[in-house]
Amino acid sequence: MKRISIKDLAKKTGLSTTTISRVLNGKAKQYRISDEAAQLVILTAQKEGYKPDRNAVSLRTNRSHTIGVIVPNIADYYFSSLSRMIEIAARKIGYSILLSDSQESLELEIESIDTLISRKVDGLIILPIGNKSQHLSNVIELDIPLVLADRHFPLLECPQVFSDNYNGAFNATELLIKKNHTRIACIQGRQNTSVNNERILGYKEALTKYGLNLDPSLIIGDEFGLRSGYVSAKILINLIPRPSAIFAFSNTISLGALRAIYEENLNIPNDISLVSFDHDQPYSEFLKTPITSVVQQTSELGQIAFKLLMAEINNKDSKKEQESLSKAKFVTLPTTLKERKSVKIIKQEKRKKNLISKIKN
Amino acid sequence: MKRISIKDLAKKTGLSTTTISRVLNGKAKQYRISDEAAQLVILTAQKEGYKPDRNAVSLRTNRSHTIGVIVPNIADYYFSSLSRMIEIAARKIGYSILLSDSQESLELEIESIDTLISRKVDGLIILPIGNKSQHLSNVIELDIPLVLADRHFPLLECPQVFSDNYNGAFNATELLIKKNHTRIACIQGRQNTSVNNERILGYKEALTKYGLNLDPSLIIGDEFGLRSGYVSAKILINLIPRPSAIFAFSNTISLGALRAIYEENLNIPNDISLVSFDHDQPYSEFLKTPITSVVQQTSELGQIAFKLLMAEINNKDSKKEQESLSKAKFVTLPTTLKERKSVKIIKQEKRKKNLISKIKN
DNA sequence: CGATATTGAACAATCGTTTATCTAATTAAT
DNA sequence: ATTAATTAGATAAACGATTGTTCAATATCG
Repeated sequence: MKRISIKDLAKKTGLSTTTISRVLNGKAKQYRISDEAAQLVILTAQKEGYKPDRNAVSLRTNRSHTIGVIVPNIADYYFSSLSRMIEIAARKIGYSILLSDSQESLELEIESIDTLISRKVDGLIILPIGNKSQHLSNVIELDIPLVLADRHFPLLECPQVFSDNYNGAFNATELLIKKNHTRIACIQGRQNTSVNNERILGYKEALTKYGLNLDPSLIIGDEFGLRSGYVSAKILINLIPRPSAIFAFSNTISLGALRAIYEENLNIPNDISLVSFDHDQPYSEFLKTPITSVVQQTSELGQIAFKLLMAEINNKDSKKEQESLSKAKFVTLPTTLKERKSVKIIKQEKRKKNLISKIKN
Repeated sequence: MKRISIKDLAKKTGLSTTTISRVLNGKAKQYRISDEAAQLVILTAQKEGYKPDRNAVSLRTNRSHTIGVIVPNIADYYFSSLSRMIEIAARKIGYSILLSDSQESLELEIESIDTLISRKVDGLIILPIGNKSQHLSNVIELDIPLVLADRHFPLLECPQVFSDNYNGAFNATELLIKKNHTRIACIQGRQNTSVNNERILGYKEALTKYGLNLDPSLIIGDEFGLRSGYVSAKILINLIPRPSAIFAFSNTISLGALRAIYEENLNIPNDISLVSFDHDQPYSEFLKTPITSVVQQTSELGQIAFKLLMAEINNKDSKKEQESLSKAKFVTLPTTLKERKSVKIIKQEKRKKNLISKIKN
C-alpha cells in the first residue's frame, strides 16, 4: 500500500540506510560492503519493488535530472517534432522533460521559467517568444544552464542553436527573382524577433542584389500564425498591381495564405506564386499545389539543443567559476531550398533579361 | 548567487521558519500572526526574490502538483494538440506536466510509468500504446490516480475518455455504401487495440447491415503510421478487382495511402475514393483532394482527461478508502463526419438500388 | 490579586535520500 | 603482546520545506 522507502529496506535487511543507499548507487565496492550484504540489499529491493523517491534525491543532491522545455505552441509540428527529439535524447541518459507551452505569450514564458526553476530543473531549453530577453538574462545570472533554440539573441551569453534564416530567405527570394518575379511580397512573422529580422534581411538583400526596388507595402504581417497569414494574403491579393509572388515566413502563415488565395479563386502558381519558410511537414507533398519551401533541420535543432544543454550542465558542476571564458556557443544550421510546384516561371521580358545578365557578370 | 531559502528569510526578518512558511502559505490569520510580521515576511520574500523549492515542498507534503503525460508520439498533431489542452488546463491550477514520448513502444511506456512514479507525479494521463494493460493495473494498485485517453480498456477500473470509434467507423462506411460503393477496403491500425477493434466492428456492421459481403482480403494494415498506410494501399490498389474505396483508420495512414495512390497515378475520387478517420488537421482543406473524414474532438478529449484526473486526485486524499465504489467513469465523445471531396458517387445499378431500398423499409 | 484565556511565535520532528564522520571488530605489523 | 591498519558498516547531519506541539507574554476574569 504505502510506497516502500530506503528505511523499510534497512529494517527488512537489518542493515543501515547508509548501506542500502550505497549498494543501490553502485558504490558497494568503493565502501567495502561485503558481497553478501550487497546481494541481500539488491534482492530485497527488487522483491519489494523499491523505487527511490527522485524528489528526495534531488533535494539532497541538488540535481534533479530534469530539464525544462518551453515552446510557444506544442501543437505546432515544428515545435513538437523538435521537442520530441529533445525528449528522446534526454530519456536516453535518464533525464525527464518538464514541458511548458508558453502559448506565444511573453508573460506565460516568464511564468513558465519561474515555475520550472522552482521545480529545480537542471537546465532549460527555451524557444523564446520574442523580442525581449531580460527574463532570459535573469536565468543566466542565476547560473542556471540555459540553451536557446530557434530564435536568437546575439547579446545573450548562452548557447544558441538556430537555422540560417538569412540565407534561407535570401535563397528563396533569389529563386523567385530568377524565375523573373519582380513584385515579390513577403508575409513576415513577429517583428523584432531574430528569426524575422534575419529573414527580412535576406529578402531585402536579394532584391537589392538584383536591382529590384523595395516596395514597403509588399512587406506585411505581424505574427507567425495562420490568422496573420490569411489577413495579410487577403490584402496582398487585392493590391494593384498584384504581387506575382508571396514569400511566407512560416508554415502556418502559408496555410493562412492558402486559405485566402483559394477563397479568392486564384490558382497557384498561375495567378500567384508562393514560397514558404519552414521545414518539411508530412503532408507537404499532398497539398493541392505542393509548396516550394525553405526547409529547416528540425530534428538536428532539437538534438543539438540538448547536447549543448548537457555540456552546460556538466561544465557547471565540474569546473565552476573559473571558466566563464567559455563564451556563448552559437550553432547555425543550414537550410535547404526544396522546389515543388508553387512557383511560376514568368515569361521573360528583354529588359529584365538584360538586367539579370548584367548582374551575373 | 545561491538561491534563497526559507531559512535565509528567517534570518533576515528575525522570525522563525515556521512563521515565514505560514505567512507565505496564506495561513497568517489562521495562526494569529501579527500584520506587522506578515507584512515584513511578504516584503522581504519579494525583495529577495524568494521562490520555494517545490521539491522540498513535495517531499514534505507528499503532493508534487505535477502530472505525468505519456503519449505515443508527441510529433503527431493529434497527440500534441491533446497534450496542449492538458498543459493549458494544468497550468491554470498550478500543475506542471512531465511529458514522456513512448515512441509507440510498450517497453518505453512501462519505463515511462516507472520514472514518472519515481518522480512522484500526483497522477498520470496515459494514451496507451497497446493491447496489454498489466502495467496499467499495477499503477491502479499502487493507488496512483490514472486516466486513460484515446485507447480504451473496458476492464480497467480507472476513468477513461475516448472517441466513439464504433459509430465513427459505422457512419463513414455507411456514407460510402450510400454512394454505392460495394468493394470497400479498410486499412486498419494496430490490431487488438480498443480503437482498432471498435472501428473494425463499425465497418463490418455497416457492411452487414446493407447486405454487402465481407471480403477479408480488403482488411489490411497493422499499425497507425504512415508506412503501414503506404504499403497497405499499394497492395489494395493492385488487387483485382480493385476496391472502389479505402477507409483509412488514421490520419497518418491516409497520408501513406495518398502517397501510394499518387505514385500509381490514380485520381481521388475518380479512380478510388478515400475516407479517413481522424480529427481536423490545419492543412486538411488544402490537400490536393480534401479528404472526407471522421473528426474527433481532440481538445475536448484533453480537457476532459485532465478534469477526470483532477477528480481522481481530489477524491484520493479527501475520502480515502471507503469509496472504491465510485467505479470507473468512461466518457465517450461523439465524432462527426466531415464530407469533403474524396468520395465518388458511383452510378447506381438497378440491383443495388433495390437492395438498399429494401433495407430501408 | 491569582487563575485562566488568549495571543504571537518558536521548537523540533518529519518527508526520503545522501554523505561526512565515526566505531567496532578483525587482521597485520612490530 | 601491543600497536597500527584495515574492513564492514552505523550514526547523524544535512537538503528545504511543513506542521503538531510547546511556550512566554499579555489580557481577561472572578
